[in-house]
Amino acid sequence: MNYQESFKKGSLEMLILQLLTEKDCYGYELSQLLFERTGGVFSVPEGSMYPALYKLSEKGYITFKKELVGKRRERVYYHIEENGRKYLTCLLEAYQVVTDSILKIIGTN
Amino acid sequence: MNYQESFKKGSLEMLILQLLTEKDCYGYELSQLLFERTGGVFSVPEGSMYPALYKLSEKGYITFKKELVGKRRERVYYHIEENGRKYLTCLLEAYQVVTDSILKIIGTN
DNA sequence: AGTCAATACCTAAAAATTCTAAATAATGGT
DNA sequence: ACCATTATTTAGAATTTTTAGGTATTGACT
Repeated sequence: MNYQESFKKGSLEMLILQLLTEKDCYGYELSQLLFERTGGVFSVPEGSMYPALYKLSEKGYITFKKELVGKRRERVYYHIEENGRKYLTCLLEAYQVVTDSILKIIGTN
Repeated sequence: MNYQESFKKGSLEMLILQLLTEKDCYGYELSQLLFERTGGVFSVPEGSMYPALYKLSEKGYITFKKELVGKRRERVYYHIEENGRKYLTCLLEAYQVVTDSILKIIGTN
């Protein structure tokens, strides 16, 4: 099993929102970006990515518009809303608090 | 809701094992230690702590011995085994890898 | 024109972790 | 005697993520 998996839990929303502050992206693209930028550490399967996007969408943090690629194929581009930016700020702060707390236990090494 | 909660997921085992490298502890004590050292950020309820300890125990990473407090009351002291120390080392390394990866996405700020 | 890897999305069900909420009971201070 | 705190246990719910399958299109190569 992979020891890293457990530590990734709970961070997907934050990572998605952060990437969307750079530019509008579609789901497949977000998975690729995460994979590339983390050197393969985060390889988020579609079964994780899409439901996460639907959830952010339902909460109103992101919106989407569909665009055609070629003649029939659709891409769903997601866009972060002001709402989502505020939420992201909260998440980033919370992430700092938690990782700082963990460091207090495990030390710096 | 609490934005911090999601980021704590997956770190409990590591934190428990790290505390047990300092000294043998019982469950209730571990919850208190976590609460105190993190300034209340980690307030792990018993329903989380005890099952986590049982799981580490089943895997052989920790062992326990029961001690009497007063005449009838039992405390279950947990002790980290060599096994568990190796596992902890893996967890600490994996934690570093994941948090480094997250930093690559969200930046240092 | 045909093949096929890569692209792109969707979803149900399972797995895993943690929390909620309850129960039980002993200790120790007032 | 009372009662807050200590201490453990466990069932069931909630949440997140993965597994594992599906559908279908595009574009490069032959």
